[in-house]
Amino acid sequence: MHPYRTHTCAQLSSANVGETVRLSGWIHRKRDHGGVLFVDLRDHYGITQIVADSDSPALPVLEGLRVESVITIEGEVKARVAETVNANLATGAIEVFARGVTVQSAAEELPMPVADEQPYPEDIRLKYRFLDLRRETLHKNIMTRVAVIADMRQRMAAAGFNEFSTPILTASSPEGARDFLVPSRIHTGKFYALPQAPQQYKQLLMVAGFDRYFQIAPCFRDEDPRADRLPGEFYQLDLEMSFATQEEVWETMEPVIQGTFAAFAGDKKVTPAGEFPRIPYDEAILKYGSDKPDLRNPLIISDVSHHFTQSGFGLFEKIVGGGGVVRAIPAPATHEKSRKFFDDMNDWARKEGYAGLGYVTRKGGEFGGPIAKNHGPERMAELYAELGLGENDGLFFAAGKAADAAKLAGAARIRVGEELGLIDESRFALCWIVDFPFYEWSEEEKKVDFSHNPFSMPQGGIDALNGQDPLTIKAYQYDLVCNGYEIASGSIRNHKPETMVKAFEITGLTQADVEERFGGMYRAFQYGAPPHGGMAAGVDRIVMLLCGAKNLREITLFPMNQRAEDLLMGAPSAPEPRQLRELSLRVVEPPVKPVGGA
RNA sequence: GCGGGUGUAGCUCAGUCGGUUAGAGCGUCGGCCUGUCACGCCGAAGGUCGCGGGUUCGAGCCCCGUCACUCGCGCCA
Repeated sequence: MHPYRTHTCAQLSSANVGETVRLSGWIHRKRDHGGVLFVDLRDHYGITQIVADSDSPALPVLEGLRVESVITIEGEVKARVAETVNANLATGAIEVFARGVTVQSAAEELPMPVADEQPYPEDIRLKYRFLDLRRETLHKNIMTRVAVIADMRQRMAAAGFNEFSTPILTASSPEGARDFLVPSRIHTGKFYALPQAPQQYKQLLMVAGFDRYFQIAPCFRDEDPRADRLPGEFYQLDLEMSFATQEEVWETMEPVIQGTFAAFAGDKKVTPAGEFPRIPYDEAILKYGSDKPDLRNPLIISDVSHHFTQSGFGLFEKIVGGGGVVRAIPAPATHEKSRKFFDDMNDWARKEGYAGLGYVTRKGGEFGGPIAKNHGPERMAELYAELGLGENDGLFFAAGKAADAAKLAGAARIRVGEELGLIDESRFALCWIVDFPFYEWSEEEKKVDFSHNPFSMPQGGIDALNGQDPLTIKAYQYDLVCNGYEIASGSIRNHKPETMVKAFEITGLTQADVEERFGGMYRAFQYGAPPHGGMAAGVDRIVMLLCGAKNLREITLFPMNQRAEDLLMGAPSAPEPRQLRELSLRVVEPPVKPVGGA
C-alpha cells in the first residue's frame, strides 16, 4: 500500500464501500462529540469525512490535534445511512472509518483561519500566504489562473505563434516607467535593468525572421500600485507578428481572447470574435469620457455646447464662449429620485476635485433645477429632443475645458450607471480603442512628447511627420478594453530608421540620441526589417476579471503589499556588507526628516 | 508626492447626547457530549479604544498632530 494515500480526498464514492484505503491531508474541520469524532480531511482535490469512535485507536490522537495538522488515515470506506448523507460534498455518500492515524505534521494555533473564509487583514494574509493559499477561494483563483495561462498557450500555438523566452537581465530603457536596476559586479558602476516589457526583444525577433512570437512574459516596473496594478512585477501575454496590418492583429487575437474568456466565463456572455467594436480614441473620449470605456454601461455622453452659446444660464454660456465645452450625461428614469440624489452627485464631483456637476431633473415632462430654470423649458425641450430623452429622464452636465469636461463626464457616467443599477453584470464586453494620438503636449516639459508608445508607426508615415501638426497625427496604436479595464495594448511598429529618427526629433531628440538609446533596434532596422506589430495583454487583469476578483492580490500567488514588500520572504532586505563590497556600492541614507517619526 | 476612507479583544464589528466597571459574534483555552458536517452545551482567558498632545469635573466619542492600512490622483513609453 502506498505510504501516504491510495486515493485523494475527492475520489471515494459508494463504489468503494468496504475497501480499506489510506488518505492524507489537512484537518479542515473537527467535530468532536466525545465518544465519536468527525474530521473533514482536505487535500488539493476535495474533502472526505473521517469518523472515529471509541473502538478506534485513532480517536485519542485526533482529539489532541489542531486543525490544519497533516495526517494520514488508514481505514474502511463505509456508506453513510440516508439521513447522514451530505449532498453538499462530492464524497458525501461515504465516510472513512479510521482504524489508524499517522501524524505527518502537527499544526500550531493558527494566525488566521483556513476553513472560515471571513475577511482577514492583508498584512497577516501576506505574511502567512501559505495558509491563505489553502483557503478555498484563493486556491481556486490560483488554479483558474494556471488554467487560463495554459489555455492561452494552447490557443497561441494553434494560431501559429512560437513561444520564446527573452532576457530578464537587460538594458534600462530610457523612456517609460521607472526601472528596477540590478548592479553589475563585473562592471563597476554599471547596472542591468529588469525589462518593463520584452518590447525591443520581440521586435528584434521579427527582424530575425521568426514571424510570429509570443510569451507569457514577466514584466517589471517600479511604479506605485493600484487595485488593478500590482507593485513590481506582473505578467503579459506578449505577442508580435511580421507582415501584419493592425486589422490582422485584431482578427488574429479576437478568437484567442474571446476563446479564453468564453472558456472561463461561466454563464457570462462574451462579445463574439469578429464583433469587437472598434472605437476611435476621439470618439471614446467624447462618448464615454475615457479610453477604457465599460460598454456594459448603456449611458452615452453627448456634447451639448452648441445649446449654450446663448443661454439664460450664464455659467455655461461663459464656459462655451471661452472655448470650453458642455457635456451631458443622461440619468434615465430618475423622476422618483430625490433632490438628494442629484445634490449628492454634485458633492461627489466637488470632492473629486471638479468645479461641480450640474443637473436637470424631469418628472412627467416638468423640468426642475436651476439650470433648467435659467435656460428655459422650451430650450430644454429642444435639447432633450436632440438627445432622445424622455419625460422622466434627468440629465447631468460636465462643463469646462474639453479634457476636464470629458474626464468628469466619464467619471459621472460610471457613477450614474452604478447608482441606477444600469451595469449589465452578466457579460464581458470587449472592444478595441483605435487611432490613438501619436503625440501629446507635455505641460511639465513644455514640449511635444509621445502619448504612448514611441516605437509605433505614425499614420501617414514620414510624410505626416514632415507636414502635419504633430498633435493631429494618429498612430497605428490600439488598446483592448473589457468592462472598463484596459486588458491589452499594442501597435504596428515603426520599422523605418528615418521615420524613427524623425519621430523622435519632434520630441526633441537627435539622431545621435536615438542611436545611443535604442542602438540595438536602430541598427537592426538598417539590415532589412519586416513591417510588424503586435500587442501585450495583461494576464493578471484578465484572470481577475474571469475570477470576479476586485483585487489583483486575490489572483496572485505571492503578491507584494502596496509598499512593494514581500512580507513572507522579507523582501526587500539589506545586503551583506560583503555583497556591497563586491559590487563597489555604498548605501547613502537619505536625510532624516526633522520632525515626526514612530 | 497629494487627496478621500478606515483604525475599539486574535478576527468581524457594536458602543446612544461626552458620564459609573468598554460589549457581541467568531476564534483560542478548559470541561461535558456516540451521528455531526459552520455540531451543540457550560465556563474562562483575552483591551495602551493605532500613537502623541489638547479641550473638559469627566474623552473610545470633540479638536490638533502623527502613524498604519486601503482606495484614488500624480506616475504607469
